Amino acid sequence: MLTERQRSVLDFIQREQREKGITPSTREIQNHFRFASQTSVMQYIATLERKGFLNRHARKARALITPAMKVRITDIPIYGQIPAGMSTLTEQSIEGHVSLDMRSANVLKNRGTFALRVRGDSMIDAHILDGDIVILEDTKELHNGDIVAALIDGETSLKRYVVEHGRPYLKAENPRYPDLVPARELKIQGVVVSLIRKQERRRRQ
Amino acid sequence: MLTERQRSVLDFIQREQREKGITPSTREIQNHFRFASQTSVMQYIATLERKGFLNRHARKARALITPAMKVRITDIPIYGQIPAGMSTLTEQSIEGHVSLDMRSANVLKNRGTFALRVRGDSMIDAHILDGDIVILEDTKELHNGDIVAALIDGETSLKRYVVEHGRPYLKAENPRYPDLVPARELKIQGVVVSLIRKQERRRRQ
DNA sequence: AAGTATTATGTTCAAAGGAACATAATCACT
DNA sequence: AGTGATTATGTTCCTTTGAACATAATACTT
Repeated sequence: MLTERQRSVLDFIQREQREKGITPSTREIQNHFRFASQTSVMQYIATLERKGFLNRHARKARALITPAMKVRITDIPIYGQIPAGMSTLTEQSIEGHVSLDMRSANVLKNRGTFALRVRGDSMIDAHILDGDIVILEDTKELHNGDIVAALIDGETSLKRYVVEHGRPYLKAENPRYPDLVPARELKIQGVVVSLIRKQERRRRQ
Repeated sequence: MLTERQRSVLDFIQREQREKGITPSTREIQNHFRFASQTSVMQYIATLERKGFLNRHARKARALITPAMKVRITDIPIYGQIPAGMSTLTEQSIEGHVSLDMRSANVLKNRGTFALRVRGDSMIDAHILDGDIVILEDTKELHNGDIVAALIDGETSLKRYVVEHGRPYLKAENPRYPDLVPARELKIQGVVVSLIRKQERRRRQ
């Protein structure tokens, strides 16, 4: 699809975007490849655009857009512990951020998405482990079987939301943990939509 | 830290970066806020830079860098099936991409990182499920207990790499699957460093 | 009332940067 | 030998864009 030279120009553009944060100008590309003429760059850009590897805003400076930038990345805050209330998602309690594309994060909207670091093994039978990052959405729609973050005794806890005989309760996915049956005044903070795990690797053994 | 007006300027810059793919020029910012003078924008930018909310390349066009862009996002290709050989990671077999920040992805380098969609439940006891995306690194260092993608009978398969009595073998994390004992000529394609799961949610019940 | 940060205007300048045109060498393929 | 795509040069033009300077109205604090 692309010639070797065309590929290297595209690579350079993307590398600069990643490393410097800005798109190179045509003259910067020219200098990097030691072209005697800037027109060479214009031709490469035109070709890359024609072949669909590049988009651009005509007549604007540094306005090349590569597919890598097109994916909508969302920035999800990770909370150590969500303070009671949930309306007060203060910046203070943010432990970090995950940035990933919306499709992989399984989120649709930008608002009301947050993440928690899982503590303990109460959801181990749902294959959610201690240390996992779960991404949650603050949604109204709650379905039977959803895994939710709920506020119980002032602490945020991950449980499965189950409706049986018309009555909802919160179920831990570990036989060693009790269910929370009369789930009155449920403070559901969010529904788990996806999960990120850093795989442990033992060094030397 | 920031005044309301300063915040809204920063928000506008970041929103444009996300939605259009390019940083707005000072005059574009000016028009958006209906400033009669472009100098107002220059003052906001200077303030935002002084307060550390913005970086910029002086005297370059559209060269504002916001913290949101600073996180190193890596673009990881997802392969449906890795073709035998591994040296031929052709674009054809790419099923999609995951984009996430390198820290969350648990990767250090940019090269030799790829992802696979997990098929089957042979790793269920390691809490890796059918449909999960596993991110792998093509590394030389292989430790006892690592979960690896290996080429077995022309198919890529996820197994745990175990060394017992000095002999390595590949172990499935599901009693219903056999271990692959005499692991001679092991074609290890990569080591699992992280995992992304889209949580299933049943609609209506 | 004085001092200072913030927000705003009006104007001018020079550099940065995209675009176009004519021309030509090289290579692959027929 | 002829055709076309790719790669390359040299030059010119003009818009875009960042930067600077002088000035001033608010707003907040002391």
